[in-house]
Amino acid sequence: MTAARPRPLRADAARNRARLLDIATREFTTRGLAVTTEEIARAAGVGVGTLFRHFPTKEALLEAVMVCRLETVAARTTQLAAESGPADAFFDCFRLVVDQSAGKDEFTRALAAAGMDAHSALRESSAVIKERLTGLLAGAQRAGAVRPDLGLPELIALLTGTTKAVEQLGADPAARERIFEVVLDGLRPR
Amino acid sequence: MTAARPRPLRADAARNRARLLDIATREFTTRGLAVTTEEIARAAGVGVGTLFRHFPTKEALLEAVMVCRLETVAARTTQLAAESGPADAFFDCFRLVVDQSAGKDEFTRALAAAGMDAHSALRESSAVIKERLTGLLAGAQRAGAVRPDLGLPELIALLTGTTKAVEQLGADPAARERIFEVVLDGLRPR
Amino acid sequence: MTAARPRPLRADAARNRARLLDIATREFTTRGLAVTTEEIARAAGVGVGTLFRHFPTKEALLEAVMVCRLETVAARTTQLAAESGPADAFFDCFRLVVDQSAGKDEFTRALAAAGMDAHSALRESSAVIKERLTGLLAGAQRAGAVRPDLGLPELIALLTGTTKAVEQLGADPAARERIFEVVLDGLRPR
Amino acid sequence: MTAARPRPLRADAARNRARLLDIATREFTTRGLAVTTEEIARAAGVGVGTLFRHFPTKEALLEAVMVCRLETVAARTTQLAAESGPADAFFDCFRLVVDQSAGKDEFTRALAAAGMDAHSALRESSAVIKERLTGLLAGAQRAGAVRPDLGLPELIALLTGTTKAVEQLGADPAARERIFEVVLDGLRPR
DNA sequence: GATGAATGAGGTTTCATTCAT
DNA sequence: GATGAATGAAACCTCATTCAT
Repeated sequence: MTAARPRPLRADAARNRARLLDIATREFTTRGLAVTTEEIARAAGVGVGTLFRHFPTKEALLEAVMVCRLETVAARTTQLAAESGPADAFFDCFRLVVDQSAGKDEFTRALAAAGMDAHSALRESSAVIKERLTGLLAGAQRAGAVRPDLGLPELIALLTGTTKAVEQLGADPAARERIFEVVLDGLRPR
Repeated sequence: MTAARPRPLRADAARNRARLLDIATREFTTRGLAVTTEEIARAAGVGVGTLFRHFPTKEALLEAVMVCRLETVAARTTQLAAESGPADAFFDCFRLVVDQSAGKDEFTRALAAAGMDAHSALRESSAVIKERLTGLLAGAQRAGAVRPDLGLPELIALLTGTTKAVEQLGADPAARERIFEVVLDGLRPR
Repeated sequence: MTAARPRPLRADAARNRARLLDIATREFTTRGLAVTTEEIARAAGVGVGTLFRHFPTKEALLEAVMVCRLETVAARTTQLAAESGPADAFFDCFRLVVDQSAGKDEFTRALAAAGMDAHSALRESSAVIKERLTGLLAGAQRAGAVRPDLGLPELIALLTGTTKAVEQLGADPAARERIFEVVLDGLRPR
Repeated sequence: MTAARPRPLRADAARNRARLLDIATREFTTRGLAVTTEEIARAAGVGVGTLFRHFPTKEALLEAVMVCRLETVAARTTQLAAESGPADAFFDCFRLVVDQSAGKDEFTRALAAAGMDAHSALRESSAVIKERLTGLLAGAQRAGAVRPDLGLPELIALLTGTTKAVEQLGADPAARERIFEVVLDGLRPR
């Protein structure tokens, strides 16, 4: 009658799960949602059956990938906030979120189509990030590094938009850098 | 002097084609590339066969949708370029493209496709837009209104990204204006 | 209440019908049953609608093609029987039938699959041919030009088999001639 | 020294593969190439997916059927060639091939394909048969038992044609024997 | 637990046939 | 009568998911 608690996995099972998550992240982001479960399993060096034992659904795998990425971002965000001054922390965090968000757009739509606005696990992780972003934004604004009239919604929209811009630009690092310069410059007070 | 017209096309056939293009635009836009041809046909009130008579492939339909959009933007862009001074023309055009694209997620893909290599039919339409944008960008840069190191690919990426940002923000006009301020500000030389 | 009697067609309609039959014969024999009705119509220079006005069904068209060919064979057979001596008439007829039978195999199966052993119109034409063959065979045997133990069924089987052999040989006329030599030689009394 | 074995294949999978090949042979043979993959799968008692797992394409299935047949004939041909003198070996082999093929219309297509250019997998099997037949034919011609002007293509065509003739004749053994007499007689030098 | 063969609903595309123009 | 656009059943093939080994 206790709440479902994930059993501690056997060592090899845990290794498989981690590996699947890793490979799935790579495949989803580089090749889109069209990758088949079979391909992901093969790339991870396991059978499809194993994939489905760990993630009951392709959608569940996708969700796990997103949660994992959000958690990483959340952790690094927290870390960044602690390590640098308010301005640097904010701008570094902006870049970090953009870099970690490739493909998120498509993923979100897929999850939405599957029926929920956002799964509970996703909610939790993104709530942490939002909280962190709120703090960083306020700090940077107090430090005079960011225009004071900008709210969290606009910040998130700008993060999403910048991600989109960077995504479609492809692999030219100089051009990519110029995108960041434009947006980060625009964020500063006039 | 008239454009090459592949065939005269009967009145009802033309109506069906237009309707299919309309519906396909809406469906692709709101539900992504996963919509089935059957659904598009049903929504347009025709049989699948009719869809495939007009567009021999699902991909061809998508392409037609994108071309159609690009042509609209191309026309309005040309108009704007003729009406104002270089700086105003550039900034007005930036807003125009974003406004025309807002609420139409899939259109950003079209813009994205215009930035990458694309199908031959797309080439033509996107070439017109690129030409126009190139001219506007160069004019604005000559006038000292835009940072000189910005290239066309970055401009397109920023248009796409800003569209995305505005789109996700919803209906708050003040917040929306702040997004524009950030990006347009960032575009100015430091 | 009179039996259905094909009305005399208007001049252009008759021309269309004849042309369709011609083209269909060529297309079916050179490209198999997979040719589409659309292609046949286009090759004949008419719309599909016209094809279906003349032949209510693809199968009906196929049947008409076969009847037409059988009638030609029947006519030429009759002619041959009247013009030459018994031996020549028989051997010439053998070649004639083989030459006119390309693709018949596949056609017959298609008609069979469509539900009848052989349509009445086909029955009639092939009955005429059989009758003619019976006469020619008997004549040639009386003249000592063909082994006397051969019956009509074997003759027909040999015609079918030789057709098959010639068909698969392709376009080498010398090899084709050798096939005929083998079979016709084998038909002579030892 | 064992032949290249692509994969060991589980017991039940092998059974399914064999069963599919069997059923497909029967269906193609009796009903032509028009049978649907769905029907073949149903007749074999498996889902379509299974069919396509074993044979990635309908065409691949047909090819496998033909290869299978050709291999059987190749084996028996080799055996016969080793057992008798040149003339007997040749004529026995002719009868053997025809007997093995009788009642199996689609097999004649395989032989036909062997005479024409075919897919790579077919090449191998048909190469063995061709080699064997070439040897038998040359031997019989050297021994003066077969007309010297006959080439391999004509021989194959005659095998195909004789198969067809015998097949269409039905079950009268005397008539069948007469077909053989005609063809084999015709093969002897004049 | 792991594997990969089996499943079958569902997707794209073709084509014989109908019917408005 | 002629035309060709429209129709939709049906074909081939894919892939998320299940289950025997």
